[in-house]
Amino acid sequence: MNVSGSTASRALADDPRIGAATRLAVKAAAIEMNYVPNAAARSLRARRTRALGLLLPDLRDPVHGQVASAFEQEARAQGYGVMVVAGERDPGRERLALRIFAEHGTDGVAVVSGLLSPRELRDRVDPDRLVLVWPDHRSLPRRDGARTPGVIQTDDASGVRAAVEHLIANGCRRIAYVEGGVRASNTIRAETVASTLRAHGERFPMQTFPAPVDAWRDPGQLAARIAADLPEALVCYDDQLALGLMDALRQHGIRIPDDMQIVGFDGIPFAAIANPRLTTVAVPSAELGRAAATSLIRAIHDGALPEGVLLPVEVVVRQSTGSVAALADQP
Amino acid sequence: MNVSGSTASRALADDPRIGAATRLAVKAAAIEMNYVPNAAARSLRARRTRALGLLLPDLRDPVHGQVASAFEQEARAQGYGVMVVAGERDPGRERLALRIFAEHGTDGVAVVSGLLSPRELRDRVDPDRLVLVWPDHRSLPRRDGARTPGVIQTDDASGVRAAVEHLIANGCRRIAYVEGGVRASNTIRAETVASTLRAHGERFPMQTFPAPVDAWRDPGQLAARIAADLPEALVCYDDQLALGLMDALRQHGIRIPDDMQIVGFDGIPFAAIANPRLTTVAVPSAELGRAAATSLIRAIHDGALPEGVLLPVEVVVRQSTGSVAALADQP
DNA sequence: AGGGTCTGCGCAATCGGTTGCAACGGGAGG
DNA sequence: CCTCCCGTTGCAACCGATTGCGCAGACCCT
Repeated sequence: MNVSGSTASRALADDPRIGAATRLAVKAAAIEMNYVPNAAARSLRARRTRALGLLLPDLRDPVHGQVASAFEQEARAQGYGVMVVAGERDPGRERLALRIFAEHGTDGVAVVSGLLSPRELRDRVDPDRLVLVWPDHRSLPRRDGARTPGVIQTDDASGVRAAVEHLIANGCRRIAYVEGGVRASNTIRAETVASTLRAHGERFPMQTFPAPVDAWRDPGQLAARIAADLPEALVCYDDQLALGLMDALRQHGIRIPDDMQIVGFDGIPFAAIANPRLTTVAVPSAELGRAAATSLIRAIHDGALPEGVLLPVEVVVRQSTGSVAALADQP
Repeated sequence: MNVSGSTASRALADDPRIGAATRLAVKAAAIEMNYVPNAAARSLRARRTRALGLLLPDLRDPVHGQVASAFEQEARAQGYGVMVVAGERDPGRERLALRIFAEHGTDGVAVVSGLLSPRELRDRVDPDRLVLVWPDHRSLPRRDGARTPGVIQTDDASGVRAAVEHLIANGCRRIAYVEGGVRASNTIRAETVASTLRAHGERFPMQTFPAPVDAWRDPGQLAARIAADLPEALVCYDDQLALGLMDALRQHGIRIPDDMQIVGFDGIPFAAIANPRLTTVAVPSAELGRAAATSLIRAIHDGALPEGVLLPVEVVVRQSTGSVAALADQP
């Protein structure tokens, strides 16, 4: 069976101009000889690669792992491959990542928790094929739940507000916010803690603990400062920090929640099995990744960015903000 | 400045045949016009893409996240992009992943904890451009530390043996192994627990708890069986399972390590800050990813697989296998 | 001044799949 | 019997970067 390249190409693409007999013969031969089309040639002609670029800070981080996992799964389901680059919270590496994507000709790019300004991003990649996932709020034009096209966000403010109000209802007065460090800051969370406390009157002083750069790996120093000050409750930048602090504060003889209540952020799986179990503002991280892939692929097909997405968050109350006695036997 | 395409190409590649003036002019123009070479065209001509395929079970798993992170970092440092696909512990998806890699023309493929047999793998991808990372031992031809070319392993047996001997030294007699489930089994770990106990005589009976498929998400059922039997020590398939069991066993009033000692496997970061802190057989997961990328790239350049790699593991003793009183104030 | 050498650059082919257009063969209608 | 038409298939151009080969011009030597 000898057919020309064009006939083979059309037969494999189910072109109706090709006769059924020829089509079947070509397909059989393709399977027989283990034929795999050359993506480079196809991309060159079609001017698209069916590959997406995913830029995120760190693959080791449970939350970003979730996001990446869901993004890859959704992209794969829609026929796209995913090229992943970790930016490592370094603007230089993020620029390099965008260059890698450009050179590999990805059809679109998703940037998760990026450090580059939207201005710079839009200079380096086609803005109509770029979605921003979980950007720091200060980099966005509008605020307060406004949906910018091509931006996937979570409603952090509502979650933090609810968490703080939960602590107030628990009887806490001196509530402190623990920052995540320079490269992993989120101004909206700190601001929301402050504004919520203000809204409840001057009986609730706000305090902030700035985290040293390596607070995750070694929360000891931070815990010492907190133990010395001894606030009644801690709202932490994220769960990893909260869990690390719980462990470090235990060294100082501080019992949680009896001596101090703690709230985390993200809702990572380990928060649910920590001892005590960690109350947290749970973010739908898988949804975040899925929505990013969906939006990006739609943008590629339509040539324009779809509506922004604002995902709800949920306060999950656990032992770290409740009486241990009351909650001990609760699953 | 008008030059032909060939001159531009050579100028950008620093070809000595191009005059300095022309070279500089071309480079300036390239920057000026924001030129990015088309990867598809380049790949088509060069017959390589400078992209690697990474197939792993799950991006959400902390260990595989570590591996992926290190793999991506090393690959990026050597000028390669990484296309990631999660196989989700499903042979069908693993086959799909290999097809995706083939269609995108990756220069090489790394398979982490894959389910497909080496036979099938070598049928689907060029065996000289394939490295196996952390394969189940039963799928490998030789055993006991033998290094198969293109295979990156860890010395699990030594680590498990040391962990069991540590438990024996702690005075434990009834030591049980908790499996990881069908899709995440590792025969060598169970076998090593058994053989180590046998080596210490009949005073040490071996027991095995098979894990239900969703032991990670809901270890309650498993914990109930363990609580009923009450062995003196548990060697768990991995840290996630161990941490989940610690939490579930607490519900049964079992104190760790006083009533039962626990050892995990992997050395994930949360093992170090759990309460009690988890003793574990720590695996150099970042090394695993780095070695995989290095081996794969060397294979691509040399056209043949480099020596296999056998990485050492380390038993990290923490509170879950020691007296809490003795260790409470130790950082 | 003519032949030879060397430097610097362009022409054209190449990679493999896709696609507009033309061609080819056979059957039906005139 | 000839022509027209339709259903199929092939030809050739194209996508963009790379590269072997050849050519033009400058320069040197005799």
